[in-house]
Amino acid sequence: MISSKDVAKLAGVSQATVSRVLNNAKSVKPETRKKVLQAMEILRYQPNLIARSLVTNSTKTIALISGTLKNGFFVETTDSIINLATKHGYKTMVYFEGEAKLKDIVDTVMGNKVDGILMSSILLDDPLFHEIEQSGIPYMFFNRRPRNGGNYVVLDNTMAGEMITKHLLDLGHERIAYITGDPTISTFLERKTGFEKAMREAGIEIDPHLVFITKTTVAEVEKITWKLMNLDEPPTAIICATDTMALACMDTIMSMGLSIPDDVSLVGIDDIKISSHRAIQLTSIGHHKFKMGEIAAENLMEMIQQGGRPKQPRQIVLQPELIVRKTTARRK
Amino acid sequence: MISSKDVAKLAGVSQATVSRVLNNAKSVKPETRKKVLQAMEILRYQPNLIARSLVTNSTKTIALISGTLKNGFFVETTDSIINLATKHGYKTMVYFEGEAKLKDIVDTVMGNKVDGILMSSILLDDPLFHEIEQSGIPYMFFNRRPRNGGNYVVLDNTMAGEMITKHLLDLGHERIAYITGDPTISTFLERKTGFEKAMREAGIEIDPHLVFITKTTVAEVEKITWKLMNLDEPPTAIICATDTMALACMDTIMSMGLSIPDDVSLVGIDDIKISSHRAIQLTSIGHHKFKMGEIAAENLMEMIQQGGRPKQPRQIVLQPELIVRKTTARRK
DNA sequence: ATGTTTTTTGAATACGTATTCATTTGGAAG
DNA sequence: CTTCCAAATGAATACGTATTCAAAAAACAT
Repeated sequence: MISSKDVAKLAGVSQATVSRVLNNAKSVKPETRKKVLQAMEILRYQPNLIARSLVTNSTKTIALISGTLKNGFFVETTDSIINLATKHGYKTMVYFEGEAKLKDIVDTVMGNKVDGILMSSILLDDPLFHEIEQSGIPYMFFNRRPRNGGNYVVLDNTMAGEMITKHLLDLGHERIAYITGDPTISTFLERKTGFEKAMREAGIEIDPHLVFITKTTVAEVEKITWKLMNLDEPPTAIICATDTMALACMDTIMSMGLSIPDDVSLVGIDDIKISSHRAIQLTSIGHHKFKMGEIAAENLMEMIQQGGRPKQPRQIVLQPELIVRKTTARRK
Repeated sequence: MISSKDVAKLAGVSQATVSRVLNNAKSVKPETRKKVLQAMEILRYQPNLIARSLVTNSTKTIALISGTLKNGFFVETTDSIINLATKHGYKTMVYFEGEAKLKDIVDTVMGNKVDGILMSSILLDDPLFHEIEQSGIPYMFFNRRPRNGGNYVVLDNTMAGEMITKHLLDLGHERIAYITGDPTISTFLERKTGFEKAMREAGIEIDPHLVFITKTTVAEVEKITWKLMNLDEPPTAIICATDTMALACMDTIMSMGLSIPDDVSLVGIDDIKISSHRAIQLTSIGHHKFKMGEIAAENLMEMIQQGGRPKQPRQIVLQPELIVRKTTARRK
């Protein structure tokens, strides 16, 4: 490998000078700068960023630890985040939860001295939160958040759950099914809380046989949907905690020969891209003005540029918005 | 930051010994190993992977330079690749084309001494190909390929274009529109070649007014679709070069109040996940047995483990498969 | 006890860069 | 032609680790 030393030798200067032209230091004679640049050209010199990082203690890298791309929501955030990081001149080290223990991922990421961390994969009461907090590395959680404190950007998920439920109640539904993921995740817990609140306020008892806590995979949602629609008294409406789950649910319902919303109303939360497709038209809850991924990334960039953590934690809560499409109808 | 020197001091040994326990060297007395481990524990020592990389000349990192996640195809490959890399203990540095010049990205990636490169973003005649080839870093292209040589995994795109066209011809269509992206990309060029071949063999003249070369954005596809369906004599079938484009096309057609396949047949290529959804049911071309992302990543891992480039280039061509769903029908 | 091998450890060095500090160069002022 | 100052450069060092080589310690045989 060609090093700055090689360049120095060829240009007849010291390695220090090569380093100087590399960093556009002012005090280098135009003449020698030219010599050095020529030598670089000739040797096709590429500075070793690893070595640079070691001495500057900055890697120009952020870590993204995200939920799976099987969930369309994370597709959109991943896309925004990486593009924004690239635009700012940062590299992005990406992990999706599932393949490795989260603790190991976080440790690796820290060992790599990233300049910042963007993370969705945090539980309500997660020991990792303290590890990250204590590390001193700038970070933002997005979509999910720890129970107390921390920097994050999330949807007002309780409100979201409440709004989507009220929409169904307004349409006259009472037998409403609810399919959700792991309640140790803030997103799922809060959305469900919103659902329960709306039902309680409407004075309607929740039928426990209509509430399912499950993995968010297509296979699981399929299974549950099938069970649900084969009940003696099936629900007249189904709420899925995410659009992605709702999509799987819709697929199953249609494959059973039933139609939406005639036989059953269906809603999700997140308002991912495909939900607005003319062939899907899923009623959902979104937050149309801002992209959550960009907000997370931009805030992280600010923190990094300001050289560390903010005095006050950044806690950004986006207001939900009901988007009524074609999968919900008045109860027959 | 805590370094191995600090650990050494606390444990009363030399830094070399700390390094030894870190790497599970055999020749270290159990007793001293324990001392060192305890010191690490107490100081919450995390090895600096940057420093390690500098000396070992291996970063345990691969770079993924991919097409945008707006294309569902790349969502699936990105997911597979990152998960597989993580499983193998590799970090993944991800870039999407668009935000920065590809040449700059490649240079950065090389400066970072990645152990391998996975890249979809390569043109048929791309100077970057030689740069990558000469760098000596193991790499695999996927989905697209350079014109001559290189390691890659692709679909047999010519065959794919041919098969999907024949399917429409078999259904009696003759006025077939074709919407495609940049033909300096092998994927688009080859699929179109396949289309032309099938038409020629069927003895049907291609109407140049029905062929559009365009950007692959939703907005562009929308515009073209709208033009197409407002023609005096609109096509009876449309081929989009990718499923993602077909999805945008479908959306537009439906929003014009037309129905698929009654008013017009529609097909794509790639067979992405959402295409099989009951509400979409897009006829497409896929390669069901293998996931392209995994193949690319697995081959790269092998190259890395074998310590470099293969003697023979790895050129893997997947056989396409027609998947008939509900967006194609016999011409009226 | 002595010599001999084997195991365990430490000192020194390398990796490629940025940076500090001292030295040299060149020019301006006298 | 000196003297002084600023500009330009080089030598040396640090970053945190792995590794080589030599030395010390331990184990073993005689």
